[in-house]
Amino acid sequence: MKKSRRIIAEQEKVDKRDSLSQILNAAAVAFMENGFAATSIDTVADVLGSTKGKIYYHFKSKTDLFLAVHQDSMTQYVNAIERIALGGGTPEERLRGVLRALALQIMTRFAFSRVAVQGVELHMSRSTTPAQRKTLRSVIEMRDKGEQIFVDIIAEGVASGQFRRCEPRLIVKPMLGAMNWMTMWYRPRADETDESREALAASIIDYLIFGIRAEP
Amino acid sequence: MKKSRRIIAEQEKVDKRDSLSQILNAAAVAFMENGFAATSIDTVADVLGSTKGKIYYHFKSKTDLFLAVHQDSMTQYVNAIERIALGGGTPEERLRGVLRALALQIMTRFAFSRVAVQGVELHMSRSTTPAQRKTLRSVIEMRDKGEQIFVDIIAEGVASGQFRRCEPRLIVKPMLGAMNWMTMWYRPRADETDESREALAASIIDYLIFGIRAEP
DNA sequence: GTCTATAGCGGGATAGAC
DNA sequence: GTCTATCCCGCTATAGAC
Repeated sequence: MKKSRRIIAEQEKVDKRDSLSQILNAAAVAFMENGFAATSIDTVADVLGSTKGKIYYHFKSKTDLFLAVHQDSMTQYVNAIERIALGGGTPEERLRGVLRALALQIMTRFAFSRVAVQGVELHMSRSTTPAQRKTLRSVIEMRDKGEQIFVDIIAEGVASGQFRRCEPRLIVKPMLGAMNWMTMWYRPRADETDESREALAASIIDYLIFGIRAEP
Repeated sequence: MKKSRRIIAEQEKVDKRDSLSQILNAAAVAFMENGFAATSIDTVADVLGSTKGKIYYHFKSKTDLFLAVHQDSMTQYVNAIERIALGGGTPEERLRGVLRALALQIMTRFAFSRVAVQGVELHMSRSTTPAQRKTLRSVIEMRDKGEQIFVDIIAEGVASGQFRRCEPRLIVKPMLGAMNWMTMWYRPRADETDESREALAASIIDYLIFGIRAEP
């Protein structure tokens, strides 16, 4: 296996006895590299260290496998930021908290995060079964729920005067975009530490809170 | 042709006598919708209103076609921001100018912009000819050149004290990410005007300059 | 449960007509 | 220059062995 692929695959501490988790993880790594359409089930099997027979025993189709990865990614993400949003603190403290959770999610679950970003792009309108469409709808609902968490915190901060007057929905797009764009340029490295990840997250979050202008 | 596709295709005022531009435009629209791997040459031909014979007469392969669209997109973008960066004004004025040019580029050349974003993702390491690799290198160089323009303006503003003390390279990633992420949620609409586009660009740029915190 | 073998087809690319 | 017809490879998905 390629070195970069190994680093990313090893981010997930997968229970070696759980076939399903192993497959999801291998699929995330494979889809991450070349996208849904350009990734063959044989490639996923290669990453997994088996043949595609194993995959088709657990998943009905390539689309189902992709959606399962996508759903797993979104579930963990929304759970993480929801917990923080419901915790205490000022709007700014909570906004920093959810942004930090998103940044760390992207860095420490990189393959899954990239699949989630791809999934937003894919319509998959054609050739989807009703069951697949149902899964896709639930994933989109989770994404919207996650975005709403950010909107609510910002609206609260505007109401309290801590944030400047603005339309929260218009702020959320560039704010989350700046974070999600990490999936384009960031790549996990073997020599990373919790501290280096926190530092990177903090520098981005500071920018997203303060902007670039010097205090007058 | 689908309505949304028609709106986007008509953004480009293509010279009806120029086969090459017509093909590039049709390819951009097709690739925009489903990505490189999932788009067949027959689909591009459909958008073009011809058969794939015409396309293969002008382009050696699907990869060459994609790279031509990508190159066209990046060339226009870099030319646009370079002109503005070399003009006069304070660092903040010029930063606003290049951000505005990027935002308008994404909105008014939407299909090409989405291809450019995809292209960054595609490694295309396998099955590329030396000529293709050369094109890909030149496109990547253009992208880096564009990013450097932003870095330089920010560094200048930091030096002059107009911008807060920061590492320009770390600011540029989220700043451009916020803009490029528009390709994920923005969609051209038939009822748009120059004014509505300027307003949207301005709201994003204000956020990227000021951040979200109220003045203390 | 996982493997091997293969059916079936979509789509890239080409040859040759016009 | 553009179209039609076709070759052929690669990949999804399945059948059947173990």
